Amino acid sequence: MLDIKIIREREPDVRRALQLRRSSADLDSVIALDKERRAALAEVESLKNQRNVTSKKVGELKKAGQDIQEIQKTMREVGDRIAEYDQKVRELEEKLNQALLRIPNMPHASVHEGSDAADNLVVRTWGEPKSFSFEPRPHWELGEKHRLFDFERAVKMTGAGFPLYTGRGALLERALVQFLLDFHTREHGYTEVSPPFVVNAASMTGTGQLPKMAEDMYHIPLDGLYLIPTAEVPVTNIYRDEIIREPLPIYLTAYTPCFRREAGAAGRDTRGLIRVHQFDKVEMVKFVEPETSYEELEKLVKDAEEVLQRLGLTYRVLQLCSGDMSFSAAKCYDIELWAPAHKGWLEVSSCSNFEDFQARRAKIQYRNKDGKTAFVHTLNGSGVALARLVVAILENGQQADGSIELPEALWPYMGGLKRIE
RNA sequence: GGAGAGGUGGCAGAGCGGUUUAUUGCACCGGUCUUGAAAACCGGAGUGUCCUUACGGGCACCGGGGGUUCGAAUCCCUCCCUCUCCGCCA
Repeated sequence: MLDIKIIREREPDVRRALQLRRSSADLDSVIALDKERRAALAEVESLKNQRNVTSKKVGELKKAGQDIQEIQKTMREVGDRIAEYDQKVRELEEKLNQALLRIPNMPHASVHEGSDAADNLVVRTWGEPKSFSFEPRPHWELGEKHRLFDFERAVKMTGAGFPLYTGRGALLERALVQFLLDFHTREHGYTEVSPPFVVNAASMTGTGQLPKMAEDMYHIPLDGLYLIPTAEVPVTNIYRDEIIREPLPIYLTAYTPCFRREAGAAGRDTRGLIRVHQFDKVEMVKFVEPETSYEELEKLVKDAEEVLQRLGLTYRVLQLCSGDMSFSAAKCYDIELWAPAHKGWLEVSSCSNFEDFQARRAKIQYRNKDGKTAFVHTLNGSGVALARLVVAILENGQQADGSIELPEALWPYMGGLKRIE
């Protein structure tokens, strides 16, 4: 969330940021509630001061054997007024907090203005869309031919959008996870973690999924838990409510499945693996000092890109415009893979700098050079998302005879298998 | 799931209704001493929030929430978590 002080002191900047984001968030309420809250707070605190001072005196008078009945009576009334005002402050605080949690982050100065995905900029492209001497077949046909997954039976056991990988398909999935984790830990200096796949509401609020995205998540009301939509949630929350002791930056990487209800996307890309309710992902998360966070963002994108280079896949990097960025991000790049049969680009990574937006929500601090506590900057990026990565590998690797050539980097992870035929 | 014990500042560990602005030790920072360091001694130090141009001051914080009281770390209720034992189990 934004610092209420920034909203107080730089209201025009915040309004401009909301406008850039095409956000209709209610800033007026925030400002009004803040004013009311401070007025009530001043009132109740002066009453409490009176109580503290008097109570101390009561102790002394009592010890001296003096009559304190009259004072007690007065102070009982003061106590009632305190209770009244305390209640009022609590209510205002709660309302303010709820309103504040719905104000999105401010875009960084380097983010260009735009309304939606159509305004995103292609920053660079690596490789070229592959040309085929035959009509490339879509990944679901290739998968069916080689029995890499079984969507029909998955529907029977769970429902649409929950893939069942079989045989070499399952092996490919596992190989990719291991390849990605090895790559980031060995070559990019990340430390591997393996977190819980369900988290509580406080964690979801800390990273910004709640309250806004509640309908997009799988919820277990009996235990008050949520299935994670990304490893970003548990991994970022590792340091929630802490002053980090170890030196920054901290680089973490994690494999987790990701669960998404895709509530607003019913009917889109329903075929195959392109939009599913459960997919695997290897995520990268960074905790850094504020001064370095934009350098770190560039490095993060490169880390994700290198994976795709090693796999020999064609991709492009987009810089998102102000209106297309996620709620918590100050700046964001997407990476998209070319899928020949899909005849389009598939998003497999999103790399964001949240600055102190998540850290403030989740209270993740460190000690700066002056020894003062300050909020860290958090970043994360997919490194990368599977399912769509599998789509690209299958569609790009297919040969005229229907076999599929696998990227060389995967051979050791596939038990030496170089080609699916 | 059953029974018991316990959650206090970076750590250890007192306090169980009113000079507690939370005792003390370790760790930390500054100073004295020393060629330098250690030891010793002296001093300092938490987090958040509100008021103030500033100096400074107020309020809150002893797992979370609520209650009793003029006054709660301390008493009561409730929830969460940790540990020990028993049961069940991959």
